[in-house]
Amino acid sequence: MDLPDSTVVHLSISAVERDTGLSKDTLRVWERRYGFPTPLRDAFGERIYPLDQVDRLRAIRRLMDVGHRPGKIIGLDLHELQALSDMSASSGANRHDAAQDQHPDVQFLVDTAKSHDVEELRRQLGQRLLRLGLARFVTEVVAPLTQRIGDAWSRGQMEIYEEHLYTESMQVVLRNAISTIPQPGDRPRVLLTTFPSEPHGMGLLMVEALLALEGCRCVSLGTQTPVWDIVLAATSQNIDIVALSFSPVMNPNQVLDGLNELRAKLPKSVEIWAGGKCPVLQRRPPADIRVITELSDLAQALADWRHRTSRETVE
Amino acid sequence: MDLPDSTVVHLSISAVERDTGLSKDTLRVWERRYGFPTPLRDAFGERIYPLDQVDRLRAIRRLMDVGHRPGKIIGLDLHELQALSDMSASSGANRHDAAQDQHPDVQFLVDTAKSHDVEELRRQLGQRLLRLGLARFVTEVVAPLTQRIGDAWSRGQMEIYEEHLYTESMQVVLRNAISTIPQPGDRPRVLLTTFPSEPHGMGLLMVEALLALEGCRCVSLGTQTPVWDIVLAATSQNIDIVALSFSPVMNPNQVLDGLNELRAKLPKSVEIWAGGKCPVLQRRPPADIRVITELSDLAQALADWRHRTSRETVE
DNA sequence: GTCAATGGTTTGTCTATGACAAAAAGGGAT
DNA sequence: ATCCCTTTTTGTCATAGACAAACCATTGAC
Repeated sequence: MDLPDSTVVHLSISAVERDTGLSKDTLRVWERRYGFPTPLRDAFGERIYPLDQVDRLRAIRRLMDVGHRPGKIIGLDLHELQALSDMSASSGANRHDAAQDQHPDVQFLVDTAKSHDVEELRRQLGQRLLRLGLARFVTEVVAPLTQRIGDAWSRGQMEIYEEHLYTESMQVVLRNAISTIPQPGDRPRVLLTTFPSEPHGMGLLMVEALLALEGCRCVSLGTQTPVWDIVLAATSQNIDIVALSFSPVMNPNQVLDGLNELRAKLPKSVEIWAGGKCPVLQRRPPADIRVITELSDLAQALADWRHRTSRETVE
Repeated sequence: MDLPDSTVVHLSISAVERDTGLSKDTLRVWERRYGFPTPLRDAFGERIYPLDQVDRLRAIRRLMDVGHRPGKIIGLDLHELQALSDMSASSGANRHDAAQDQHPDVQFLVDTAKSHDVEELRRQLGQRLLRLGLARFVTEVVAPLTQRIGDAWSRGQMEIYEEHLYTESMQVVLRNAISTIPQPGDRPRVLLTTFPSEPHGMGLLMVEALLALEGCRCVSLGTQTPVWDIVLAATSQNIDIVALSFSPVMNPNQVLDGLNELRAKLPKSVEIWAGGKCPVLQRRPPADIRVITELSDLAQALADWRHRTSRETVE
């Protein structure tokens, strides 16, 4: 690589905030408390951060997303951080590995994604979609693959842009497939979205695909809808079920608070389904909310709903 | 409405930052200098902003985007701000109004979006797409409509969830249309994305549609890619042009800093095109970056690029 | 052994005020 | 009008102290 630099080997505090997601306040207070980072100062006394420190900050940020605390890891150098990344990935993720054994093909797709050949990736995905059908494609390819990609990213084995490329390709394939599903049934009407701090929309697409196949009427709001707007939307759209997706990076308290607030504000007749690989959902699932850990449970949840509803209608 | 509130008639400073786009520093310094806003304090001495002050702040922010200065307008009440807004709308932004006059149909579509009938909205959009063709659909319907929706939202005439419903519907229509474009040409290879603080992806889709129609090879990273990853992606994807989209809500300094940083890190051979209705781009366009204010300029920019490139190849 | 309550640390965000560069406006002179 | 210079305006950065909420570990009850 002969990327031209030497002009921009330092970043301002706002640039670091943008690139690491750590607020200016946090950056300053870490410096005060932990002695890291240690930015240089420019002619006006303002902080300028060398690139290697920014890399370290990014690695720390990634580990925090997986549950580590800054005080414990802020002293480690880049190499040690990497090692820690690998450890926490291999120890915690034994469940995923099982799923991967069933479909070693997933590794091949990860490699394809890392090859940067978007055309080829899209072709491979389309091929599997045709071979397996949409339902199996979602449960057996999209879900494990997305999980693996997320893992690889949190281990620092994958750049953000590679993950973006993958996400974009997969979205195209999925949305295309969804739009070919024939006119869906009438009920239940399902509202799909995520909370404001959850930017990942892939889970929503997977769920939308599976539910649409089962004859649900899906209304997606995309990602990051404020709780209050979820309530408004559910009311105006005459929704039966609000389905929310959570990724592991979401702050546990935001998850629980949001769910409780939503439950309080929604009419009792509207169900809330919470899905995704978010640890807190499994450890302390809130009452009156259906937690769906695995995509394979979705069909069952739907069958339950239909059974319950038909019975209520009869009575 | 008997919605339970009285708990949430005030917002914290970070909520106001999120909702108005004014940084915490700015909010505090305005209070100190101009005596507005005048937030109350909670039990812990922290600022809590009444909703009407937030509305006023939003209106002020809007006027600043059109060129007004805070010191001059910060004393006005909501009514006066509205009036000023209408004035500058009729005098300054004649361009948009002209576009709307050509297609009063846009108002009809806004109403359809507000009717919450997603099916109908999608049908109406699809119909116009077929009638006009993709290129005209994008420039004459999608662009003005999206602008109008954004306007309506920032004036408080539209709920967030209504905007989400619209965005989702339009995305489906656009992505579908894009995927029907026959295998595109080879060059230029265009990378599409936004900066981390810019979550709106509609502009990218519009540009992707138009460029793909012109035979460009588009590679979209979706929204919110860190600057450094844009550089990595551009290199690995052998990109000719990096196209970025900016909405009016983006912080002017983040726009300029990000663009300059990107320009410094990208090879000279890679062009940067910056588009979107972001005021700062028109007032202080950075050097070495092509600013594309109107979608209609896109074809010209592309023609220029092709001309320039073919000449360079000949030499 | 599991579960809930308690107390001590950690950590992010808020407060306050001062400083200063860059942008915009104002005021001649050409 | 256009250019240059001064003055005002305005956003962002700096410092340092405070504190609630989140987290961890230990205790006590069943």
